[in-house]
Amino acid sequence: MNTSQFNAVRRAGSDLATRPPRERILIAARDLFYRFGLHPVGVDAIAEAALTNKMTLYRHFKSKDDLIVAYIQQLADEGEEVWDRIFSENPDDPQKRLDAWVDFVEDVLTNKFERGCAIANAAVELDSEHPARAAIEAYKRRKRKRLVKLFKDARYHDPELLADEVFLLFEGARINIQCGKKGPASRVVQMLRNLLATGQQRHRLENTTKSERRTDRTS
Amino acid sequence: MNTSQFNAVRRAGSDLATRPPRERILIAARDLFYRFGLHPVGVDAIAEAALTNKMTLYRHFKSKDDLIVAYIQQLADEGEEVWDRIFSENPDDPQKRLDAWVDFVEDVLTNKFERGCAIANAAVELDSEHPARAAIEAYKRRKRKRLVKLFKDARYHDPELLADEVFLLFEGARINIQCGKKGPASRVVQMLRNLLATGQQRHRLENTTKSERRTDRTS
DNA sequence: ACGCTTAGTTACTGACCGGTAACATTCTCG
DNA sequence: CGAGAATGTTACCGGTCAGTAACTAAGCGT
Repeated sequence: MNTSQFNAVRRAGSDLATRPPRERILIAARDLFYRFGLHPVGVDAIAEAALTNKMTLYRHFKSKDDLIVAYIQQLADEGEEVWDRIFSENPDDPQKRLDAWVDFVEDVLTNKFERGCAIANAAVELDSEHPARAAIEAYKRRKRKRLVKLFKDARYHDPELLADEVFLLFEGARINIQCGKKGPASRVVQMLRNLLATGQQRHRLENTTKSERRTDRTS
Repeated sequence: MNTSQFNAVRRAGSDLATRPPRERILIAARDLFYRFGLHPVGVDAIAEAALTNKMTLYRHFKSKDDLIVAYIQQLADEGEEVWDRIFSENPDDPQKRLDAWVDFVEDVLTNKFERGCAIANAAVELDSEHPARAAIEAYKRRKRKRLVKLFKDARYHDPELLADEVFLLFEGARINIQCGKKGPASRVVQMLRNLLATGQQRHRLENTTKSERRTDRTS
């Protein structure tokens, strides 16, 4: 991990210098941890990218692991903000909320810096004893609940299953986008809309008479 | 990375000692890299788990990165073997091949040591310049081709899209299984069968009269 | 028994990294 | 201004790790 490549930190509007140190450190950590991973990035590198030094870093975080926990928490909070925005910008219209979420997914997946879900990536690097693990699992559970609510509100059939399906598709796409941009991940949005349409249709069937229902199951 | 925890290496039948060193090293690397990640595992630890020493390791691999490439290649080869087995054990029956693949997925996801796709995990830890990157992308492409062929042979509608969908679901499930076993990943097999049935049905719709259409799948 | 190849042993280097100590500087606010 | 807190600077410790050197021991075909 040489330090010169960190000069190109994507600063939050380049007003980095005016913010308090703890905030600068979290911004730098967010960028470096995501781009290079947890282990390869040293505290010195983060401090430097945060326009400060290691001592100050250790005054705000008692250890690197502690900083990692804060990093995860920061990501989780940002995730929640996205959800809040989706809900608040589309009050009383579940279907529009769903569309907004799919648009968000599209944004994420077409971002050329995308390197997978930062939280999932962190989970790969952290063993099961790490203190950040709790935050990770809590985040995943919250996200799942949000999705389920989305589908339940939109009156889809089996919202839990659909939510999981959509969630896994999204995560699968994110993790795979770094293994060749032209791969399977490139058409996820299309898949999502397919899935949503199918679920919708299934829901509609629910409300019709039984005679119209059939179960065909290959295998 | 302390060394005592490595004594429990899952040996390949415990005949580890009788195999040539290079093979032992790859077996050990496979186990340790997968369980703890690429960065936290040192060459000494691998050598020890392989019942040999660092010098011998460096006679067979010119660097740790070189060993990592071999590790990835080994994983890719094993993946190909699985596909070969699926194809050879179900000659001339595309549908049974698909079922066999879903069974395989189920096996993977219910394995209690599952910690995500080893290759995807490695991709998370390796930057885009790493020599192993080429092997990773090649592997993903081959795997995608295999899946597409599976669906094409089984005469599904839009095999490419379906293959990608199924692939992403699987990968998403693997990456998420380590963030809480009870999460979304637990019902992937069910999702896959859903998806397969839906696709099958869509295909049939293509070739039949409208009156034969059905669209119901209770879960 | 011979020599050649391969494997094991010990010990080392140089770099990096997490974390701390001690001290100097700047900021903030009464 | 002046005092206390927050921040910056330098230097260091101890540990780990990738990689190498030099030498010894073991296998193996002739």
